[in-house]
Amino acid sequence: MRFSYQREVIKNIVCSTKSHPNADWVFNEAKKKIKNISLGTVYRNLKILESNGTIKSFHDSSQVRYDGNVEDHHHLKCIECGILIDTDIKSDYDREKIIKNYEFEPNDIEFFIIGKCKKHKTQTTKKNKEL
Amino acid sequence: MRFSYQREVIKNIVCSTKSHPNADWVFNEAKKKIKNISLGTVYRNLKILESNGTIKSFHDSSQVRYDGNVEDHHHLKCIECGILIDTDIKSDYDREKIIKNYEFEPNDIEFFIIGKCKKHKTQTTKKNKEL
DNA sequence: GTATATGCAAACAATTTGCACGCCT
DNA sequence: AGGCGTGCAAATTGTTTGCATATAC
Repeated sequence: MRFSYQREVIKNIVCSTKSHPNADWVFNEAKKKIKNISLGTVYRNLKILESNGTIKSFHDSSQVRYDGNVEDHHHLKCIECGILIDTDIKSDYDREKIIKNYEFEPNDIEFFIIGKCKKHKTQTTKKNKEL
Repeated sequence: MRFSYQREVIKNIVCSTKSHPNADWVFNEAKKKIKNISLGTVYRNLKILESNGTIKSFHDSSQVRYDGNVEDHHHLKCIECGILIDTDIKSDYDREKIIKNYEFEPNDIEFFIIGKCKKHKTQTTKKNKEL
């Protein structure tokens, strides 16, 4: 694989944010460093970096989102604002049961906890308690 | 909500398959019953049925897939063929920790076990053992 | 020098939407 | 009768790709 400054910039952008950006956001950030970078280049390099194992991706609300954190971790997703929050929560499942009952070879898991974030959760303030 | 034959047909299609179909598949099935049904109608009704709670949806490889099984259940996803298999596997996570550490109000979870299905998993036949 | 990576724009795929008409209630 | 639901087609959005040029090695 040949060196490319564009790819280097894209990698640094994805790996230095926890915002789980989509290609367009990465493109806009990249333009700040490389004025004439093209969206196609961003898409191409995100794919390369993913197949590299440098970054990860997942589908969310009709877009692909990228994650520079390739450590095993899961996400909280707010149904109100869509924010994705990294967690160190571990999830347990019965691996042996899957192998045995479904003849399936598990490699990885994708785990999202859907709900409401700090800002959007139902408040349990005095005000509500009074209701 | 007014009755609509189209919606009825669409609901029955989604609720009587375990294939986790996308809109286009549903559209093609629906055409067998209603020759001139339109794709827009299918999309509109899938959304309505989802907001109803009649069906569920999730994003998978740049498409929305629908699931007539609204019971709490999780999926195995084969990286080779993309098949999605329903399971009754329960996953455990520390709900209290999420509420406390992240001030998050969890409602639902989305859980996919990624790996290789029966057909595509690494074989452990005599042949391989001999290698 | 050669082949890979890029910029650009056109092509694609999935989904949404505006509008006039039809059908439930 | 009134308004929600439909069919149709055009519009949008996210992503991919072909091609000529630029650049890493």
